[in-house]
Parts: sequence; C-alpha cells; structure tokens
Amino acid sequence: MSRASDVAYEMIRERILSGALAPQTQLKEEELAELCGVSRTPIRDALRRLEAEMLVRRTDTQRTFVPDWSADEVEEIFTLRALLESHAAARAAARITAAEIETLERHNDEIEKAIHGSIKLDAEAFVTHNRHFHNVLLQASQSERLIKMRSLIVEQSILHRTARNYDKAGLSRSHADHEELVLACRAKDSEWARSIMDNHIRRAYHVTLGDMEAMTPPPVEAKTPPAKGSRGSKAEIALVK
Amino acid sequence: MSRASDVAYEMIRERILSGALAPQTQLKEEELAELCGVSRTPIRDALRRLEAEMLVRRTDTQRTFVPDWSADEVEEIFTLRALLESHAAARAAARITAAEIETLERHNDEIEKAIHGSIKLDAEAFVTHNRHFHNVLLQASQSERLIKMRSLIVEQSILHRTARNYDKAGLSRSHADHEELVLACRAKDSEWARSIMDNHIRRAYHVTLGDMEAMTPPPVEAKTPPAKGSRGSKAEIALVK
DNA sequence: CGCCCCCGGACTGTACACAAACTGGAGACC
DNA sequence: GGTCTCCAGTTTGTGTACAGTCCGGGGGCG
Repeated sequence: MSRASDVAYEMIRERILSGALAPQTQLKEEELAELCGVSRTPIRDALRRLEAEMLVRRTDTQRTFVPDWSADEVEEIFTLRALLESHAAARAAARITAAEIETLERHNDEIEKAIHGSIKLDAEAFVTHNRHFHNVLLQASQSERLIKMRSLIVEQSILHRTARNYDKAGLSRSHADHEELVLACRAKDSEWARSIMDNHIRRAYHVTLGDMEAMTPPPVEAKTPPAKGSRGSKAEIALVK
Repeated sequence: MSRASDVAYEMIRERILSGALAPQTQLKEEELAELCGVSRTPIRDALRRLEAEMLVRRTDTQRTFVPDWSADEVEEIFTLRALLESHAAARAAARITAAEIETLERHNDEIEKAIHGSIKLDAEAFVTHNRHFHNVLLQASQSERLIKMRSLIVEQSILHRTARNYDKAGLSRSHADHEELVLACRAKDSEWARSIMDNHIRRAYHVTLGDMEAMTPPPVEAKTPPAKGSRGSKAEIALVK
C-alpha cells in the first residue's frame, strides 16, 4: 500500500470526500501529480480507480471533474443502498462466523459509548464505528460483488452529515437496530436481518432529507454561458438540476 | 473509441467472454501488449477497467488472472441481477419515453423473427436483440449507477449458453415477458414491470442451472501444489470449490 | 452584433527506459 | 526428508519525452 498510485488514490479520494476539492473542479493530471509528489503515471492509475467508483466523472473528451449530486441522485443512492445492504445483511446472517459477531458487538459497544460515554456526543467516534459495523457485516456476506457495488454508492460524506444532525434519540435508535442485527445473525434469520437493515437505511435517508432541507442550499447557480456556439464537441458535465 | 487503450480493452474483453482466454490464465502486460500491437501503457489502462468490472482479478501482489465462477457465485450473480434489473425495470417504467418504447418493440419483433422466422432458430440474432432489449430498458432507468452495477454482473457468457439451450417454448415465453414489459411501461406501472423482470430472470437462472448440470463439468482440477513452503507472500488466486 | 473558422496554449494519450517487487527453484542446513 | 534462505529471471511500477486532441478566444464575414 505504499505504492505511489495508492498514495495518490488515497490523497485524492480524501480531498474529494472532505470537500477540499469542490464539486465541479476539474482534475488535471499534472496538477495532481505535483500535489501528490509523483509523476503523471500513478495519477492516471488513481483516477481510473476513482472513476470506477464514481468518485470522479469524465466527460466524453476525457476531462475529469469532481461530481456533485442532485436531490434526485441522493434518493437513488439511498434506495440502492437499502436494496444492497439489506441483501448483504441477509447473506451475512446465513454465513457470519462467531468471531465476526463478536467484532460487530465490539463496534456497537463503542457506538454506545460515543453516544452516552461523556456529556458531549463524540460524533467522530460514532461515525467511525458505524462505518466499521457496516463493513464487517458486508464482509460477512462473502460477496465481492456486493462490496464493489457498495463502493459505487458514495455516501461517506452524506453519512457524515447525517451523524451530526441526528438527535440523541435517533442515534440510540440506530444503536438498537445494530443490536437487533446481531440477534438476527445469531439466529441465522436472513429475512429478519434484511428487514432490519432496510428499515435502518430508509430511516437514515429521511433524516438526511430533513437535514438537506434545513440548510437552505445557497442557490449558487452554475455559470451557464448562454448556449454559445455549437461546435458539437463541447464537453458537457452533469449539472445539478 | 479509436484510442489504443479502447482497442486493447475491447480485444481483451472479447477474448475473455468468448473463452479464447481460459479461466486461470495469467494476463501479462507485455504479452497483451504484443497481442494488441500497442505498448504496455494502454494495456494497463484497459486492465484497470476490466478489473473494475470484475472481468479480471488481481492477486494481492498485482498479478492479473482470468477468473472463473463457482456454482455458488453463479447463484449470487443471478440473485443480484434479479434485484438490480427488476429495480431498473421499475424505474424505467416511470421514466421511459415513447421513442424508447418503440425501440423496445423493434428489438422484440426481431427476437420473434429469430425464433420463428426460419426453420432453424437464429441463436445469434436472439442473443443480440435480447441484449439490446435489456440495455434499452436499463438506459431508460436513467441511473448511471445501475448501469455500472450491472456491468459488475458478468453474465454475457452465461447468457450465451442459456440462449442455446432454451427450447423454443422457453424462448417464446421470454418473448412474451418482453411484450408484457412493454405493456407495463406503457401503463407506467413500476411494480408490474418489477415483478415481470424478477420472474424473467429467476427463470433464466433455473434454465442455466439445468444446463450446467446437463453438461457434466469435466473435473479438471486445478493443480494444487500440496501446500508448499509458506513464505507468506505467495499470491493466492481464488479456486473453484 | 452574431456566427463561423482557425489557431496557440493546455491537457491527455502513448511509447519506452529504468527501477522495484515478486516467483520459483537450487542449495544449505538441520 | 523437510524447511529455510538466497538469487536470477520475470513481471509490474514509475518517470519522462513527445505526439495527439481539445478548449476558448480573436478576427473575418455576413
């Protein structure tokens, strides 16, 4: 994992998810090369991987941009996530090992601590252990395809927002869901696991939705050069509707 | 599409799906470069893309192989395909345009012709138009993510086998499903479309299953060098169970 | 004005050379 | 015989030079 292309991948990914690289930004290979301190070759590698995960978008003329997501896409993302993660939970319930169940419990205990451990909510810890919990479950589903598909469903950043704006009751509910998932795994009851997970994610969607409405989106409309000359080869990049 | 890396991508992909590159084969960049008449750079590009689509598999030490699929994986593939394509059909029913519906009908007419047009079944034509039909529907779902996810679900080769071993009645049934899908689209009835597609694909799975049993898999076991020295860094490639 | 064409600068694609890492086997040692 | 170590050949990773393509603006023309 110390290859230049891995370093570049991590650096760029991190910057996109954290917002350091704003949506609509064009990613130029040479710039990134300088940023990461490597040559263009590993950068190209990293960009290919990010493209496969839909964390960057390429135009028809091979220019690369940081995408942004419309409300419609957010809905689609959560629907797919519910579909896939509940399927993964069902598979996991049938295949999970005792050791993995213990790991799940450990992470969920940490989540509990993050909520009630101190006076103030430890959002960072919550997010981290929440992510791990879901990852372990995905791993237990023993399907590489599901794992790859999930990585197509970008939501780290959205998740981050969600965790911050949940109230304590909401977070506790989330913790309780996880506990029930552990029970379902113990019982090897796939359908139980599936329905818990489906419910868990749909709820998260609606919380996110609330958040998104709450923070009046600054109507910073993309500068739209009024349909200038049609040379037919102008690169189009997806704009938020 | 005339870039060297696109040519390489197409060539390698075609050879894998057609079986010209057998499962377990190691793909060496230099060999492929010679095969495609380009340098290693575009080959590396192509391999990255194929890897993202799970059409090749890399070991932990960056060696690239043609994968093969166990019965368990085939089941997983069809389950996911049913999940995703029925979701896509539901989305499509709500969004499809009149022009797209016409295209669907055109392809389905061709399918009809392939089945009954001449004395002998035109398997090639059937497979082609069947693929197009499904692609149009997927396109109509207007979700890039669904399209990318579907490409993770390799099944062209399996599909090929399926079409050959369907009997005429089965193929007609498939044609009738497509007709009903068009009706559901016209009616904008998402749930109807979903259930047709789910049924359509599950049936295909069981036909494939029958085929796979029929043709006694030649028990050509992978040479397993009896667990020799454990240097710990030996590349492991997934073997068929 | 508004449209079109053309061109220089900017960005991506490809080849190739060299560096780093992995593989499989030969030989030392118990 | 079994296991470990080391090494030469093989394969992949990276830097760099140059070729090809695209973008956006300036000037000609209606």
